Amino acid sequence: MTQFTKNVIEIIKNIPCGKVMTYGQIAKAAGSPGAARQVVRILHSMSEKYELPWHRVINSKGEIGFQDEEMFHTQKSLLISEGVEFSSNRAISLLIYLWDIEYEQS
DNA sequence: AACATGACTCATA
DNA sequence: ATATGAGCCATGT
Repeated sequence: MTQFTKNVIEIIKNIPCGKVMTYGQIAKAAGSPGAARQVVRILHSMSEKYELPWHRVINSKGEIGFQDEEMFHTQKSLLISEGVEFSSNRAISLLIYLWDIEYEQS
């Protein structure tokens, strides 16, 4: 397990309930700016094994990245149940993903 | 045109 | 089978 992967997993695990983070923010916070694709890959392949709150990770536009409708609905339901508001069908309210500001200071 | 972002996809270890 | 790094490519700024 590389340090980057550990960081990514750690970061995702620490996203508080009701907040979300983007791929790019996670990659940057994990020490590899621009490695958003690796974050995607980690999420895609290891979220179950490491019990990651995958639903709290979104793309840089503040939207759910899934193309698959069923997964999309699953994620949306999970977020709503955590109190995350949506400003449109796919997009998450900007109020919620301010979390990176707190994170970058620590 | 140049750059950023990808729930990709493949080849390796 | 699992984890990692990297490349291709579409889309949007």
